[in-house]
Amino acid sequence: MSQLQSQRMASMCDSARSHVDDLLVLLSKSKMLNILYVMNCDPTPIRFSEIKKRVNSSSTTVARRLGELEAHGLVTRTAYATVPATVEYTLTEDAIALQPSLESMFEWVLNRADNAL
Amino acid sequence: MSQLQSQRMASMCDSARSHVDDLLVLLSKSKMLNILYVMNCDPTPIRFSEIKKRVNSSSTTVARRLGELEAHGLVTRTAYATVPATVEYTLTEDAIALQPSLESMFEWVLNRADNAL
DNA sequence: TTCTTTTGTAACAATGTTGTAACCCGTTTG
DNA sequence: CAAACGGGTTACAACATTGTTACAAAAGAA
Repeated sequence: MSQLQSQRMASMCDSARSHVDDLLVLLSKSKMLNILYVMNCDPTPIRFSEIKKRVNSSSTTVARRLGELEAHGLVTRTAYATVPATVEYTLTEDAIALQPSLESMFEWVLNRADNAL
Repeated sequence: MSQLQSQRMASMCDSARSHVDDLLVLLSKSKMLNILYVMNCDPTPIRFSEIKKRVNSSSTTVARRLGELEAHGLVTRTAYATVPATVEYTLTEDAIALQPSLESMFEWVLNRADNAL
């Protein structure tokens, strides 16, 4: 974090601080990082059921997380009028801007997991 | 994430997967990213009360988080026999390896917060 | 006609997490 | 003697989150 960023942080007004907190709270929700991880791994559109399978949690939770991500403009939801329904999720450009950070974070996690074996 | 990393992920054994999950769960706990943030901003040892003040939460929670970070080898706790007590926390080398990822993540967060104003 | 599929939502009980208030240590100050 | 400091811990009540179950919709297959 640059000196400037730190100072900006220190002097931030309440509304900006709350936006920062919102985002940190969002990213800290259960399975959120897992979802971003699977969407990062393969940036092509991914279906609801595939996400659910890979992060291994209930559809309630997956739906909630995806809804929150969409509300924050981090994923795009595209529904196709097939039978049965098909819905695809994609990371937005804003979320893709976060990709490098997440990637290196996940590599750190993987390395630590390796060393812990 | 490299092709190799993805494949490694996909073929990971259960124990490695659980270690990864442990770390993601750890990082997702409330105020955890906030604590890492304040410790990242200024890498010199920081006192309990200072962390508590800056992340704005109860001593119960701060103590729990710091305990979890210490248990995972991400922070070092140093107590001095002063009166009243003085305790300092420092990021370990392992945690410092995570620093660049967190920094760029926080910059992304700050930029988004700016744009949301 | 009934079953099956995907993608959810609603209600609810179980579980997990948080903050609050009280209290601990040990030494110095009033 | 009593209060006060920093750095916690404990108990507990309040609150938040999770998974489970039931349900829906639409159309094609059995």
